[in-house]
Amino acid sequence: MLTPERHRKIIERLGEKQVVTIQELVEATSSSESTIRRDLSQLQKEKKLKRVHGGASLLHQKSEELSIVEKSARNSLEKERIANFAAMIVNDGDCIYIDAGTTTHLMIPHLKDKAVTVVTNGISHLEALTEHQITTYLVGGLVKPKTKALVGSGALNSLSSYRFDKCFLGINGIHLEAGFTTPDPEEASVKRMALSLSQEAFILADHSKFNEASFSKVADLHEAVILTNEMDEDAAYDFEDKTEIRVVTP
Amino acid sequence: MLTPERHRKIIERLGEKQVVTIQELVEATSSSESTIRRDLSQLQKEKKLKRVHGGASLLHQKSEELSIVEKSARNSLEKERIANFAAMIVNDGDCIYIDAGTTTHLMIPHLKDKAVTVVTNGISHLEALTEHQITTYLVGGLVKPKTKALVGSGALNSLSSYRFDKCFLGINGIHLEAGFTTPDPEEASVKRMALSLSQEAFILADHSKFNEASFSKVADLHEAVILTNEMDEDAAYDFEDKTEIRVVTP
DNA sequence: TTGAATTTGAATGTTTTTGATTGAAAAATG
DNA sequence: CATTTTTCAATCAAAAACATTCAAATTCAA
Repeated sequence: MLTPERHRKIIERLGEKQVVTIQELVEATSSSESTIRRDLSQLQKEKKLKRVHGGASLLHQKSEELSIVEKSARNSLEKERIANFAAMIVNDGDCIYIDAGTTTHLMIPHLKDKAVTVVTNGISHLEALTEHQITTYLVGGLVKPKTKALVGSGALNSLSSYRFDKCFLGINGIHLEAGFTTPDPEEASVKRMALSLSQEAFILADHSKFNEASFSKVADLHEAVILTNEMDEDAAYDFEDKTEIRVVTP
Repeated sequence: MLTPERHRKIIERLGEKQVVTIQELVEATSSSESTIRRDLSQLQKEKKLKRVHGGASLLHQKSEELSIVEKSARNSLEKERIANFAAMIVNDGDCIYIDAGTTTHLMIPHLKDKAVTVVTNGISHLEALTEHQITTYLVGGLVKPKTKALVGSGALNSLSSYRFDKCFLGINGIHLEAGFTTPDPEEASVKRMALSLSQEAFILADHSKFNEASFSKVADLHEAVILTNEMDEDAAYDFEDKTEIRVVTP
């Protein structure tokens, strides 16, 4: 019996019974104890199982992983407030663009009862959007595996055939000289395009984003309205005549 | 026995059994051990299988956990066979289109070790694709909540900027006069467009699809190759000169 | 038909896998 | 706690599978 076939049988048995003895496997595969031992060692190295005295057992069942959305939103009531605030700006019948990202994701449940049409480049938003029966268009493009965002020329192309009443963008840095910035140039292009297609543009940003700048510029400060939830006096004064800032009132 | 015929037999056996021994193949093809070894080496280079000591195994040994989608289609071993067969047609470096749908979804794990670029309109495919580190482009368009497929003019537009070596489509009906048909006109348009952008087009269809017709025509029979796993004599005869049919198991 | 190119199968020596054996380590038993 | 039994890792020789080479057979093109 060939090695992969034995390995497959071992894993299979484990799947059914949670634990197997070496003796059992010796019979099932009609090979020697030594061979089975070697198999188990190898499979253990591949993280397919755990060896135990006399046999092998399943690895500790994978702990249910929270979605990125739930994870990051959990410790940030702040973001939830901003998202809710942003959703209130949306009118019945609006066609809006929602950027990929965690903060913008939180807007979705609040759009429930508005007859909006949403365009997005965030794949992670889809489940929530369809669940709330929101008419959704996805832009095309290259899938960025890490952030599940759509980027690249395909996305820009796709976007160019839409026009928005409003767009809602996440951002990494808001800086007096640098403007709105984000680390990935590909994502920046998409944001920039969405912004240029919108009548009104909104940036969702918690206080940590102010006076920060990262690699790629999305737009100048005056091109979008900032939605935030906290703002110290001095900072507000600096930004005052450069851009419009709307602060969530608690 | 000619080389391509041997190769076909080897792939075929693998599709059935996950793993084959060299001895087995020597008998089945009545050629020498050396020849079979050479065949296996070549097929391995083409990423059609993996050599193991004593024989060969499928690239994707399915000891790993099945996703929900894969699970739900599991009772249909038939579909799995067809999907595996389809995946073997894909060469290293190909740019392919994978249609939304459950049968086509099952192809994904088998593409694991080929350097393919995938374009798809199936949102449900994304997780599996990114998990297997496959470069993926999503077409844009309206999200069909039920099937999680992307359709509409956005999808057609998006698609039009790509060209494919091969495309793999699911279908609802294969009929002598009606050709390839599917219930939703929107999805039919997308399939048609993908087909027209491909050098070669493949339809994945189990036997239940033959001699059925539904509402929207995708293409004429001669425009694509049918991959199926079962074919009764009479039916095969009818279709013979209208289209090419490749059957998984004889 | 001839000659070159390819494919094939046998022969070679090498590498990998295998199962038995060993004494050490770990569990089970009294 | 000591003893017995089981399981373990390490070692080794035999067997199986391997890559490589080469000559014969086949295919292809001129």
